[in-house]
Amino acid sequence: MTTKIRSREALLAELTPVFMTRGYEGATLTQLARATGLGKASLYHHFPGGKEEMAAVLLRDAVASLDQTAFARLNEHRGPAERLARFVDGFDLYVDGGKRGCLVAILGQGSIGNSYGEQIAGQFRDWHARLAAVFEETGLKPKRAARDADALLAGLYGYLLNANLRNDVGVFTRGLKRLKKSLPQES
Amino acid sequence: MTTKIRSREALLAELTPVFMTRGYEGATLTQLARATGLGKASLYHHFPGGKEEMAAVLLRDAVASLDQTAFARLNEHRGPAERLARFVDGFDLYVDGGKRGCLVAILGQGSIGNSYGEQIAGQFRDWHARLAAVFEETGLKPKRAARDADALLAGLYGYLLNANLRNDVGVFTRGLKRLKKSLPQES
DNA sequence: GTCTATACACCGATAGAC
DNA sequence: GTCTATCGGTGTATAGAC
Repeated sequence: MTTKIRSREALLAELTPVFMTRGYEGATLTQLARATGLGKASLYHHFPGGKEEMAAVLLRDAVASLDQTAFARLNEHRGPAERLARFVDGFDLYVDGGKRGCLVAILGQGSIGNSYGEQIAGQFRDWHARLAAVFEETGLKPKRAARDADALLAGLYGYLLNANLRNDVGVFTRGLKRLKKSLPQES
Repeated sequence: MTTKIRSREALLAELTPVFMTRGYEGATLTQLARATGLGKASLYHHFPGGKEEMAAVLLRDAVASLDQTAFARLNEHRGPAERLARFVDGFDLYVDGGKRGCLVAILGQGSIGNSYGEQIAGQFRDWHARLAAVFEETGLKPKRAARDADALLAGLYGYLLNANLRNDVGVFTRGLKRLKKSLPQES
């Protein structure tokens, strides 16, 4: 029988931390293969496009996952303030309390980001627009809502980056708490 | 005569954009050599340690430059609020209005960041402490000052990252304006 | 100080047996 | 679907002439 031993999901889950920690250029096929327990040639069975395909698939998955885990909460049937707070919690969840990075941002910078740069930029612009829309729902004018959305996104990624650079997840944890306090409160 | 044609400074200035745009792993000796107009072998005359030494030197220089251009302004003979505002302007200067990245942050993430990770973390912790001290001078309690310093650093790097990801320097420009407005104002 | 030429390891990728 | 073996190319680094 030709049953596949490993599910594609498991494979992708094993590849993720390699790209996450070494970046696109830093990840080698040898490391990727070792992480999955497969030989290099076997990886090409699952990803005929090689390293670039793996990164591309992972990038799509990461976008979908971040969208699902965080941004989807902006559309829930709740008040806008509560949706914003839950969005922040979702982001916290996605990066595991600041212990993980954001693969979208990481791959968005390597040379893979040059190929998919416009798509990534478009995705972030879309996310920004959706955030801004919810801010507007809380009663803010469009311009102010857009700036608040900018500030929130910058805060999220800025705290995450600083936590990594300072090697202190507390920076992220405390930062998120502060961000949530700065959000429009439920009435 | 054995005069050196190129000054070390000029050399470093030419190497910088390569590491800036491709990261540590992405920068190759061929690109590095081409950027300087030298042969690969000649680069080894100036940097016997090869690529790793180049990155290490550049990292030190970038730290010194950022310190000089931005953080040094925290020690000027002015009121604390004015020093904070001038610090933000200095950061803006350092990253050229959001058009350049921060080499310290970029190299701090590649595999070079693993070797120098503790030094980089220490440097950022020091910068944070110096920022927090100035916030205290404006009358804030230590804890609040530390959190405000966190927020400022996160904002700076977060806006910079988002500007890159969204491919829109306006995000950075407008973000800085907002950050400055959020600072303690001169009395 | 800079060059050409080259060493040699490892990269991403493929062939083909099982 | 996985493997071993190997390809061609490129990466970092060095030797040695000028």
